[in-house]
Amino acid sequence: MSNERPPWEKAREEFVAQWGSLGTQWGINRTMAMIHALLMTAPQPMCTDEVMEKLQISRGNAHTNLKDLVSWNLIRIVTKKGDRKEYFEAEKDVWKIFITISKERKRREIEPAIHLLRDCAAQTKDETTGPGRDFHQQMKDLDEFLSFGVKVGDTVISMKHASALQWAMRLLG
Amino acid sequence: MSNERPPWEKAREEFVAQWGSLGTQWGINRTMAMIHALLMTAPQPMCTDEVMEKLQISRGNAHTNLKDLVSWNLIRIVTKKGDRKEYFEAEKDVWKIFITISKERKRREIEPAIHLLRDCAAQTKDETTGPGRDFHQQMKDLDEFLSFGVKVGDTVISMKHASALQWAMRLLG
DNA sequence: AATATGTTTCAGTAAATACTGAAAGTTCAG
DNA sequence: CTGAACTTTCAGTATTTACTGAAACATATT
Repeated sequence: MSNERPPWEKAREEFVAQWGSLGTQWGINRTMAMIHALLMTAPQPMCTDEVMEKLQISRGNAHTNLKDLVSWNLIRIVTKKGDRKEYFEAEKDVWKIFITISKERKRREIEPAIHLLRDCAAQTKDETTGPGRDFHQQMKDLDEFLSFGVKVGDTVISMKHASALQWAMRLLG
Repeated sequence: MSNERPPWEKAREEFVAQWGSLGTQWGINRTMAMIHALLMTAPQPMCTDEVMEKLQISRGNAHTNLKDLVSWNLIRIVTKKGDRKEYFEAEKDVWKIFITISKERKRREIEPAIHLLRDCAAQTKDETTGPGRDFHQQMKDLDEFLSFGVKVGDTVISMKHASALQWAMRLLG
């Protein structure tokens, strides 16, 4: 059989492994990052068994992380006619990936923080002097900054890639 | 003694505790996030023993995380004349905090990723057909996107707060 | 209904990360 | 040089997080 492994797969393996390490620095778990890297560079959608095989991980681990990636909207389930298996396919368009991650991070990380800041600001709104007032002000400043950032972010992610690019170019220009 | 605990400290404690939890979601460790929250809301610089006392943590733990925060440039060491102890003070200006975090994240997270992408692209530059070519293109797309993002980011963080605000306002229209 | 083909769950275990506390190191004052 | 005041390190331990593999569950096929 003529199954010499194509040379680009060496680079792909490095990419998958290293992307996994980078992921941990970020706070994403290594396996999840590796699966994402694997699917982003997959010519075809892959099923659970293929992922297990490629990354040498257990079924449970593969399953959990695939489902987590689906919940992050970074990959989607596709089916083939006449085949009961689920196949997984990653979004490959960088702009779409960026928008997806931005939305999820906003929802999971920024919005809870804003809630906390507003709560703490509300609890101290009557402090009018000294450290109490400073604390209140600090909470308001942080809230305002994050909220403004969310607004800007929302505007950017509602733009088409081309418009965003044009806008950014003007800034650099 | 008239040492009733001021009411704003209740809110502060909630802030510190919750900021710690939010930190873990992010990938920062809980103690580090808590110390940062504590110092951001401290009326005065605090020494190691005060941090240990407030958060009920060991000396080693306090020490390690304080030094990590210093290495992130999120807090700085200050000394009082006639006192050999080191005191720690957090940057409180939100814009400066934002710039500091952006720079560190760029250095620790984005730049290594760009390196990896360039390496993988270089390894496959001769692939001109099929999946090998697609892989090469994917690496280039990701590199280009991140590099462009870094450029935009660099421009923004080199701006004064007021200019950045003005620029963002124009975007929001 | 029985079997085949998948997916999901989860108790147990492994691995990674964070924390403690005490000892060693450093610097300064007398 | 000696002791006091403070900082740093690190071996041992605790906690958290991730992973395995097998059993339970679900659904389609005969």
